[in-house]
Amino acid sequence: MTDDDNLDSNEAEARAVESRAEAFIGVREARRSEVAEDYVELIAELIHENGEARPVDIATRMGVTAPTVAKTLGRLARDGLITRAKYRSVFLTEEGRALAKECRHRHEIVLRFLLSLGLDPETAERDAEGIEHHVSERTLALFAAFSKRS
Amino acid sequence: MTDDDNLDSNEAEARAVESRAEAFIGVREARRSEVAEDYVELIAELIHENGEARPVDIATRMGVTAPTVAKTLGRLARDGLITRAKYRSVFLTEEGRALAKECRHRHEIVLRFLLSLGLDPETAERDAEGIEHHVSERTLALFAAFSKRS
DNA sequence: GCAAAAAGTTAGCTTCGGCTAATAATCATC
DNA sequence: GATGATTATTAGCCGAAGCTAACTTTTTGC
Ligand SMILES: [Mn+2]
Ligand SMILES: [Mn+2]
Ligand SMILES: [Mn+2]
Ligand SMILES: [Mn+2]
Repeated sequence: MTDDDNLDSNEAEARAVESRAEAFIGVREARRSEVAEDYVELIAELIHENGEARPVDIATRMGVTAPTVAKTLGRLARDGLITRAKYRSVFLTEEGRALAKECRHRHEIVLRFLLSLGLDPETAERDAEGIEHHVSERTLALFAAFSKRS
Repeated sequence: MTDDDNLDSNEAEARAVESRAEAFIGVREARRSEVAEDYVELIAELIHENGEARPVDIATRMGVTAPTVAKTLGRLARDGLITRAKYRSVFLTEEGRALAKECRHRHEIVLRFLLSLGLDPETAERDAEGIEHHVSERTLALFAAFSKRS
């Protein structure tokens, strides 16, 4: 093996390592918005179904305690996704509504895809709730196309 | 609407809420092992390819700093997945090897599935890295069957 | 309209997983 | 074998996201 070969294979290896690191960095990035996405999606749904989104309902549906909801809502408000007044229910901002719509869209595509693969509804719902945060636009498009075709 | 109807629909609603909460609880549960899974999978790979797993290599491949790796390795050791000696490279325990094997298996099935759907390799690798932690056994089986068939 | 229940908030604790800065150990090279 | 570079560790900071306990506000039912 010549020196040139060594250089080349080192560079190729370096690129592979770099690209892998970027994948992990991307996944960590996605992880950071998971909770916010689930909350706004749920809040939009509660508003649609009940006319309002109350912390107590968010808590039971998310399976967490009320103080956890309160703290998370604080972050969502700080990030401009919701507005709220003390002891009152929660509203989505324009930005929050946009995110909620996008999330609901993604959620439905992933869910329909899993169902069309033949998965039972319970498991499909469970898996979709986790997977939805980690599908790229491209993957989403392929999922949608597959469900439509089948 | 009779009282009985009300009772029934309330109970049905309660079950739906309960089941949704369980989905979220399950996803949070899965989230708690994501980092450990990625680390043991990578450690196994490094040992296989280089004969040893050194923190510096873990750090570059994970895209994090060395102190982050050190702290995470501390947790993995505490949880019985690895053994290590100060300033030396890392070894998997029996349990760690078992987990690594399972993770590699899952990773490959998810990756092959995405590729067989027609996704480009770069995006497939990226998405697989996130999705792998959120596929149930059932979904995994469906993914594997689909890749094989196509 | 008051009392009790329900809902919401606040304070304070924990773990995880990231970071920087500083220090310590190991390794490579001469 | 000294020394400079690389690698590893430690200390300490931060924010996210969970919890319990205690308190306040609102709602409900009589
Ligand atoms: Mn979700
Ligand atoms: Mn969702
Ligand atoms: Mn992964
Ligand atoms: Mn993986």
